[in-house]
Amino acid sequence: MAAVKEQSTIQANKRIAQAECPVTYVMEKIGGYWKPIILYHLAAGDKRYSELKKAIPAITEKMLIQHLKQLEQDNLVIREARPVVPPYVTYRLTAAGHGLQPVIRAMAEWAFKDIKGSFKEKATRKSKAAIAA
Amino acid sequence: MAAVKEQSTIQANKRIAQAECPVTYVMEKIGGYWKPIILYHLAAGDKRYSELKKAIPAITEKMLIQHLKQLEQDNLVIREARPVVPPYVTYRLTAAGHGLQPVIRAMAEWAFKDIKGSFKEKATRKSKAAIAA
DNA sequence: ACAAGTACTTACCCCAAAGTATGTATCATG
DNA sequence: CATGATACATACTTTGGGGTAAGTACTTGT
Repeated sequence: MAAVKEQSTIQANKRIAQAECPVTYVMEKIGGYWKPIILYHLAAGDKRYSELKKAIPAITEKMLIQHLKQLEQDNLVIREARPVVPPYVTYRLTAAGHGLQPVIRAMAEWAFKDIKGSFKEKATRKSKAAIAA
Repeated sequence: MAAVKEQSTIQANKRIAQAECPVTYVMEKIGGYWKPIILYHLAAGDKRYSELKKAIPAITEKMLIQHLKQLEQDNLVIREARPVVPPYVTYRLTAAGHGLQPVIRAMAEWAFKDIKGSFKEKATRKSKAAIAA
């Protein structure tokens, strides 16, 4: 503790959290809003920049390219540009990117269970459940 | 596409992402810096507020309580307060909270592999496995 | 009477992520 | 020669998560 407050405590805390918490480490890499979505679409197969844009209409170009760059830096996707007349750029997952699939799947399973309410009133055996809405 | 810009596009995008992406759904619940860490500590057993504080020295009280409240609202932890002289409040995981452990574990495994560099140039060499949810 | 401990609450600030908008390079086509 | 398509880049603004600091309510110990 003490947290001397030199500057940018938030960044310092990030390092700490990342160092001691593998979950935070993962979050740093796929924690953006769009990252998992991009990953999801790329998991289904290689895609061009414009294909991703079409697949995720709500994302802005800035966000798309920004996250793609980050994913590339984090070694999760590979960018392949062909020096042709109209640019032709393809993105695909790396081994690390594919390695995230069990994580994604575990998340998805939990999410579906939680949405279905499979966890509600099960196993807690003695829950007053004071949900204040 | 048009994105009429009525108000707070970021929140609107969140809903969209959450609705179509289970991963984002999970992120919304355990995506804070401290959430996974708190969850991790609670996974090891029930803890009092002060015990959590001691277990995670770098966290501020505001963040701790704030995240605990959110986790409670999201039905991941249960708060039990005993109306005794010095307050005695215990936090423990719900069934849903415990249900996250496979997710956490999958993340941790990936993180360790990634940190070790197991994905670098190794390639899973035979990963078709395109899960389409 | 006052400090100390527990479990919070609240007001205020800062920064980085997310969003908006516009510009760039290249060539093909009308 | 202006428009459209592709794949970006970049300046600027907003928003909300996270951080700092201080206060509250209650009681026990000295």
